[in-house]
Amino acid sequence: MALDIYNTLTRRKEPLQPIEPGKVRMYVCGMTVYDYCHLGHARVMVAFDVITRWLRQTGLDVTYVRNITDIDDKILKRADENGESITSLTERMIDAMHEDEARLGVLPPDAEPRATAHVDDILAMIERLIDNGYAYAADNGDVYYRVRRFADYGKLNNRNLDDMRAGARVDVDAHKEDPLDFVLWKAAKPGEASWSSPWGEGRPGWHIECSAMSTCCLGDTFDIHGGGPDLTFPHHENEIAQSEAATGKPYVNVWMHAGAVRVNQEQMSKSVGNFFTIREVLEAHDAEVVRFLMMASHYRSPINYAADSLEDARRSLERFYHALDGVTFTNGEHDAIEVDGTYAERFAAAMNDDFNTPEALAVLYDLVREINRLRDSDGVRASALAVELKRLAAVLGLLEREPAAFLKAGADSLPLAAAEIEARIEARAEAKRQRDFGEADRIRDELAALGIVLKDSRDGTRWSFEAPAG
RNA sequence: GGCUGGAUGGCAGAGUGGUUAUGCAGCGGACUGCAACUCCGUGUACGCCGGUUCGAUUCCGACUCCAGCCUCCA
Repeated sequence: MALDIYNTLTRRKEPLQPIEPGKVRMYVCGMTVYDYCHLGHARVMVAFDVITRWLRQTGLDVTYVRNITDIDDKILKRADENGESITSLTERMIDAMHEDEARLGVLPPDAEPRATAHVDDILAMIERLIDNGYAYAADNGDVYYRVRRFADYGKLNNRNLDDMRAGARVDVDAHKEDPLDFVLWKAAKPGEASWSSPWGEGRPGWHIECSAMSTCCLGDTFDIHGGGPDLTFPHHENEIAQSEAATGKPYVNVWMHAGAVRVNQEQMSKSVGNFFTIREVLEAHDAEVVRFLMMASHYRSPINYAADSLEDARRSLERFYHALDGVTFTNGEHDAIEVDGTYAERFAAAMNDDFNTPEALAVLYDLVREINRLRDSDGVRASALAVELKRLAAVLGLLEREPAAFLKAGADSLPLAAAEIEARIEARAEAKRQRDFGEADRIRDELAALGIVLKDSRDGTRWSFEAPAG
């Protein structure tokens, strides 16, 4: 079954054709570590996590590289404001990022190259560009890329240089030959962090590090390059210009871009200042719910961040876990039960169609209904279906906890211990046996006021915790 | 102004040249002491105007509106 991926470069879906059969080399632009990650970063991390998981699921050997930008103007500025060293700031933010992604169930990439560890590679690439005539050192110590020299410039974004010039919002810099030329190497001001280079003390420009690190880790040409929606221009366009001019080979076969996260229909971004950090969202919401929310839309579609959508996602997950909670997993007897293969087939077809997670989730909902339908009449078969549900959901990084861990999450903050809750439930059962329904309802209401929701079933009463709305 | 996307039922969100997406909410029913959970049934929605077609929400063109990029941003 072919795996189709939407390629930003060609603006259509194409079957994935790995350069080396059976292997996929993928690079994703990661974080500039001067602040905590926000939901936009989360979207990219989760999207490419699912992409990686699915590629591996289909048997491909994936090498996933996601860089860390740990030297940059914003980092210098923030470190200065904080009165801390650059490495103190970047190490703190890198640790925080790793914490955030772990909580979201994002598996670590295979390599996380840092710009500061690849300055030699960056310098080598700049020298090559100068030798090839694609770059020049200016008299202020900066080195610039000569955009007009690269005939394909604009191919990723379908732009031509003259239109862009007409757009006119480009800074005029007397040191540049052309206003659209961009910096490869930035001369350091006195006292700034810097590295020595043939053009004097300085630091890498933003775009060159990704060209250097991706080439270094994955080769001159690799399969997939991904990133956030706002990186197509200029960042990725410039990467293509740098790498292809330096190596003389095609840089990347497939370009993938995640959709934006919006707030009130406006893109969430650091420059607008309307962003939510992952950690602040996770203070109020379960991490798996946030992950589910991202899965409920296609990775290229914009998603609107709102309290309501998180609440919807929470309810959906609750339904999933509730289905799993109702079945017993008895020592493997369900293994003998054959599960209708169409679930897995439909799931695979959805994922092979440009990682269509909403469609894949629809298959999981079908499994849930079937489990609930059979739970009382054919527990063994329901168990087998539940195993299938867990297996498929695991590819999305979902439903990997014990149902109770999700359904009762947060209950430990209650003034009531679990044993006391069970005692109240038993008291209610006794009242019901006495047909004292007033007392039974009183107990139920009392627990409900705390957020404890009772669910009666043939074989007893289960409960789950829902933090009172607010 | 240039370049990308998008406009689907009350909401969220897939998809398709003619046949049920899915979830939530609503309505009817089953279950229940009553509920919750769950199950069954129920909604012909595809921005607007033309065109192609036996037939278009799905293809083509114009239009309107929305978002993004063109400046650091995932």
